[in-house]
Amino acid sequence: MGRVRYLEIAEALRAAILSGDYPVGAQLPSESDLAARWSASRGTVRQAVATLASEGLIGSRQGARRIVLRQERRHSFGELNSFAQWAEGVGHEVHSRFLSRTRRPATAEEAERLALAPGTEILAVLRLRLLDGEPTMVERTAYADWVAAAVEAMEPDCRSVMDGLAAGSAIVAHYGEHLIDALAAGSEDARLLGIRRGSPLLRQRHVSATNTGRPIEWSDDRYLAGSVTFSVSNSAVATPLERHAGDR
Amino acid sequence: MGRVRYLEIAEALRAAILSGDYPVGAQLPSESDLAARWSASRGTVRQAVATLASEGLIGSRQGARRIVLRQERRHSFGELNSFAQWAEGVGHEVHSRFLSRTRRPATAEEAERLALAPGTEILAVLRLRLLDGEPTMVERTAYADWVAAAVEAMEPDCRSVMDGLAAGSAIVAHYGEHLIDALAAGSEDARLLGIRRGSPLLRQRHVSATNTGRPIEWSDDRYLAGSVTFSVSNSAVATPLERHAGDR
DNA sequence: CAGTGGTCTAGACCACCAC
DNA sequence: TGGTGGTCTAGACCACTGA
Repeated sequence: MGRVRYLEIAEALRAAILSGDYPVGAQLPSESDLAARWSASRGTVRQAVATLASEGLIGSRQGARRIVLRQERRHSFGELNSFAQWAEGVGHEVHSRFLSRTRRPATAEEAERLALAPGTEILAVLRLRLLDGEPTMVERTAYADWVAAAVEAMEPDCRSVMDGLAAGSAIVAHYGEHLIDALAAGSEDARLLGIRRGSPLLRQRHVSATNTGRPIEWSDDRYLAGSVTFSVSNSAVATPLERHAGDR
Repeated sequence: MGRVRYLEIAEALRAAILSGDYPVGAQLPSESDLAARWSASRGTVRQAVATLASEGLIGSRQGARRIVLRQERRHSFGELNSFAQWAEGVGHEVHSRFLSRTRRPATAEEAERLALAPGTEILAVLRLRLLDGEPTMVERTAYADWVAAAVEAMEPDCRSVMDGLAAGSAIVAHYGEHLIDALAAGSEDARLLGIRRGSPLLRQRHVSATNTGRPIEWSDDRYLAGSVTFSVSNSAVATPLERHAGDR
């Protein structure tokens, strides 16, 4: 059993919401109610409902009961950071093809994103990702020098590099930063994905870091338009997503 | 002064991080340190640092001091939900052109998103948005029946509908849900934005709701590729963004 | 006006980290 | 081993909601 009380309570409430016991718009029990029912303190209950609020499942306003906002599962950290973890989580089959793996000095941006000295040698990887057999995403990743050897040692068609790093080297991603925009397919993108040059692509650039904040990889992932959608909930008290101006 | 202690503390820490007093990678003072310095309880300090953690500014691990992850301002709720608020926040001039405003029965999806009975009459608005004078975004919004009259009463080139609703009718958005993907410009998109049909667009569909969870509007915003980027940070303990599979 | 969530306190014990 | 963050308790007062 989960030895952490507030996670137990959060999980039970989450399950009740997802199963429809509390439909969208319904009120949750009051804090004191929940505290009594779980024989926990009010603080612990508040930690539980705060967890659900951060997932966008419930909303709250002073003076009124909490209400259910959505009735959908929220993805985990790994499912946003790893293509393979996400695909399997939503029940798709994923394949990978390493097209090239070369060591070269980092570009200025790569050095910046990976917190490396300019010109440090990184491992540049080009991969084509297939979802249920169809080409879906082109991934260009720069791995920091200190993980390069571990990545090079992996199978040429391994399912998930991040999973491999975690299993083989105990290198685990804890933090991620993601930049999402759209762009036209270049000639290489077009050839690999089997589309015309200039076709719309959804791009997700992201850096993953360890629990000490040390960057592991900086990646540029380009999805076929229509193949994926990103989703985010926000509220007046906490906003996780932002919007940046591009170059004009 | 902000009468809420933990927000005061959070604001001071945030300012210190943004100003570079605590550069990326630096350690923050310990909780007991901060508690003593602010003569607050540890709980209050934890609430403050939790706020910064939810903004992606700092990270924490049991046993070690908190560390600074980023050194960037995080946008507010309004700046993600309102084009005008965002544009002004980043120092751009924004103009709007109402191209059409018509009442018509809601489509199935609109009724679903706005939590209305199928066929309820909504207000459909087509707007072209300009950033610093250049066409940047095409916005197609469906306003719920109960706000339609207030929206119709607005100036034909008003800066921000949501600001107008807040000022005129005390209708304020508290919750938002956003779906982000890419698609090819249709003929209307292309004509309005001055680009070729099939050019890549970044699409942000979103629904805004009041603090009682009542949906106000459901909007389909299409940005010129390269004009905006969305950004999100996540961590192993809290993930605000998710990725969905599209139709295949 | 009673009920509810938002804030705050002053303790406590534990798991984990770095030295 | 001492310091740190993670969890939990049992109170308290206040601001707001809703009948």
